[in-house]
Amino acid sequence: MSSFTTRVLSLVRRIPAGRVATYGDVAEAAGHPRAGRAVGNIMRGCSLRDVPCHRVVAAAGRLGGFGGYSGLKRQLLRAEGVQVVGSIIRDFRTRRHVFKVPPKHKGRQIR
DNA sequence: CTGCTGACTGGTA
DNA sequence: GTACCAGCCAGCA
Repeated sequence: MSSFTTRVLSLVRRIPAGRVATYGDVAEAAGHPRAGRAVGNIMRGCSLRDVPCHRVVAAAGRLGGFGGYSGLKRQLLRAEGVQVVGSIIRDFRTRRHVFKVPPKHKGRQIR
């Protein structure tokens, strides 16, 4: 297992219930800002009971893939308080979890 | 080592 | 808002 994979899994595990993160965010926090695709690949291989991969979503505010279990993903999120309307996450921007908060310029983090 | 794949992303139309 | 395209990267054959 490469360190990248380890870091990704570790990060995803740190996402609190009721919050979500994009593949790109995870990739960036893991050290590779453009490796969102690779992150998805890792998610595909990991198990849901080891990692809350349902909290990792696409940057467009959609659920992204989940094998063929997107329905389950939606259920899990809703159970944690994340409302999903028509495959779009409500208040996606504010629900997005932020890893390693960049110190400077407190608060007000656009993206 | 080379090439293909995909739970992605941002830009452009 | 949606559709298509090119760039991206780790994993696997």
